[in-house]
Amino acid sequence: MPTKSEKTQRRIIDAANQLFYHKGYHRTSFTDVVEEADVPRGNIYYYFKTKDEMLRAVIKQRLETISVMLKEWDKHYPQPLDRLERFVQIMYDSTPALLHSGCPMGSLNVELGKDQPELKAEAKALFDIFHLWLTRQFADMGYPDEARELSMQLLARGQGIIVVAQVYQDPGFLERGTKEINRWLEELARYA
Amino acid sequence: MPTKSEKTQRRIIDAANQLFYHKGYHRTSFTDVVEEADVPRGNIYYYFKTKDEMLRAVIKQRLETISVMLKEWDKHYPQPLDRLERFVQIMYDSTPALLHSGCPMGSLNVELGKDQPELKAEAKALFDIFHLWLTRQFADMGYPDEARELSMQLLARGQGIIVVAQVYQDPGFLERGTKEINRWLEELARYA
DNA sequence: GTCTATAATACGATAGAC
DNA sequence: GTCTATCGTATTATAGAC
Repeated sequence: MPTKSEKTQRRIIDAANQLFYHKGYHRTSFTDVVEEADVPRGNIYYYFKTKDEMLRAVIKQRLETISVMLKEWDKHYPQPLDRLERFVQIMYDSTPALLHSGCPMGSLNVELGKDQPELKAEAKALFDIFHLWLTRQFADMGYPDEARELSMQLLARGQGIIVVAQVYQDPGFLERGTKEINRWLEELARYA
Repeated sequence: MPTKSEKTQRRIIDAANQLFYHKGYHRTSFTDVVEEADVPRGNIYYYFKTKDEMLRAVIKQRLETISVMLKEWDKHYPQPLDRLERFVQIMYDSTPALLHSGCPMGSLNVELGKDQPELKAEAKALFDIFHLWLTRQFADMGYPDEARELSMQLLARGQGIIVVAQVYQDPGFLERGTKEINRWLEELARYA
């Protein structure tokens, strides 16, 4: 059973996670977080000494969530193609959030990539966990040598579609984009 | 001949333009701008009442620069395919900057798209000017009906490649990506 | 028009009572 | 472990001298 302290910490991380996604890391203040998490003002420093540390905790939590999700997919879908299409599916399922706030891992990396190498290196782990998993799927599909490149291409396609769909507030472009990706994946699977 | 005031204003816009690109809009302070532009502290308020106003001036200047560039391309390249490939070429030519700070228009839209609809609408104009021009090229190439969609696909491809290349600090991915786009464009031109 | 001094606020962070 | 009070700094922005 979680202690009160653990529950409070969890509430802070959840609040920060949402705010970092919907407002961006830099535009989110400690005040925003404590208000959202309903924690007394200076109390937050008991849990996180700095804002950077809070970001690390948020990224760690996201990584754990993603890790669990990928293991679920591995269990439910035996075929690489089905797994890859399941990955594409979350893009389509997340349409409203993506149109509002962009890709959680993409926008964070774009924000921190500008001039904060240390924090960017942390955020990169969000790409790494998908990249590693996608690479394995392409390898299992019959492309062991091209797997890493194909994984990066899939990530790039997703990122690009999300950015343009957000700029033009166009859910249709996101839908057509994901369908086009699926056609590409099916073709790859067929000629493997 | 430009007055001293006009030259100062230009210097402020240039400095803000660079800083917004390399640090991001929110992480750039007025102090950063006045130091970079070598303008006395509070003096900046004579030129720009608010930071938003400064951003609008930066975007306006970028739009004018892009407009001139596109007209140059129209003059130098009579064929739509050559024009489209020239567009792709600036991506490749900008490799070092893109790896450091991402796409100037993409990252700005991602940053402002989170929760600032008014400013995001301003930044969207940077996409619009390219989108309009690209659409015309695809139409002239022989795809009047699909032109808008093809333009968005080209923009999305570029954005995705830049994001992933920046995350992985991989100039090779950017190079291979632009070559792949050119193959796609040449195929489109061939079967038009 | 140009610049200095400074206000007013919000920020991340600390000290210390309970 | 929890919370209040507050610090020092950096922020956007203003007032007013030159």
